[in-house]
Amino acid sequence: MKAIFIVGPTATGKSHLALTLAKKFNGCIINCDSIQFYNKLKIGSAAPDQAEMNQVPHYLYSYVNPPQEMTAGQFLRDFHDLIENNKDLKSPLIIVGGTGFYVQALEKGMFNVPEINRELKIQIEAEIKEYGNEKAFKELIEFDPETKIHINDAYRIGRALEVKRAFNLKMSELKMQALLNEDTDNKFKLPFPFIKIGIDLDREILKQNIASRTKMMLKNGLIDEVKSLIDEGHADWAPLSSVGYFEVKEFLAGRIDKVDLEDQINLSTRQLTKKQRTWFKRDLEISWLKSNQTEILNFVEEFLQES
RNA sequence: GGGCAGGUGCCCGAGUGGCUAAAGGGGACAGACUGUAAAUCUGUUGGCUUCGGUCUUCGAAGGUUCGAAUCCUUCCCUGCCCA
Repeated sequence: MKAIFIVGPTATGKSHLALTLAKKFNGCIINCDSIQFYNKLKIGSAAPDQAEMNQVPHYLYSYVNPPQEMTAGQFLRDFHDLIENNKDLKSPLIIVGGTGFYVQALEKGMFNVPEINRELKIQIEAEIKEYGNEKAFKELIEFDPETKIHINDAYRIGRALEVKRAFNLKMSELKMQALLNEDTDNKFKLPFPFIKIGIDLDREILKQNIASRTKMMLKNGLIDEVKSLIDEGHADWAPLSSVGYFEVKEFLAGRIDKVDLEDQINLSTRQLTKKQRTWFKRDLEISWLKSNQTEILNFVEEFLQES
């Protein structure tokens, strides 16, 4: 078994490339996009359509339903379950997605943190909300003076406090343990050879792609997709605060004018691609290839021929 | 032609004599990131600098003042109202 990661900013044609490669090399496609997991978020996440899914086996797409929320850890478990138990999986696995954190999880594994009970999470969240970051941060910094978490980063402070209160462990300790004792998390690392291909476009072209993609999403019923989720009572579902969905929610709540909706989505999408670049830029093992078909095909072919 | 409001850095916008290279927001750029990650958070954002400074900047030109984005004069432009 071999794997090919296809990563990079959104709207660069990664999914299309994945399809081409999977057909050409008789492989299958695995999702590594944090929104395309969700069953009811197809339009706004630009998930592959049925026609595309029929051409090549696609895994880990559209399988999570509200109010269930995905986590990197759960995704990693789902992925391992898939590669260990699904005998139909065909090599190469083409792993596509723009979510750097999830790509990292599949590739390098995650140090294991046992499940933290819901009450504690809710309680900490409420405490931070009520007493502010400072109090929570104080608790954190006294426990873990080395922490690099910023006082304003309420989400990370909360998570670190969960781990502290539940297990009396520091995030930095866990990280260090994982680094020193490779065995503990080795089992989650991707257990076969792989390459990472990065796809990016000139910013001006990408801007145009984003614009036409947004237009298409709106035309295809993005607003209705959101509306029906809200009608079903999922307005607070976390993934609805992602790019596109958030703006539509704002529009439905009357906080964005219809005329501004499209521009807002375009803007947020561009800002997303910026962050995706920042993430992937630091991974020096990614081979950045222009969407030049032959170049990519040769590169992949060479990799697949290595024993 | 008359009245009123206004012209501020990439944009919006605060400032109405010194503490102002000028609040705040947006955008842009750069960055962090192990269970929300399309989330969350951080830094920078006039030029030069030996980092102590220094030069240019708030529609334009003049003027008052030790000192002006802030006061005065004229001019140009924008919006609304009256002719």
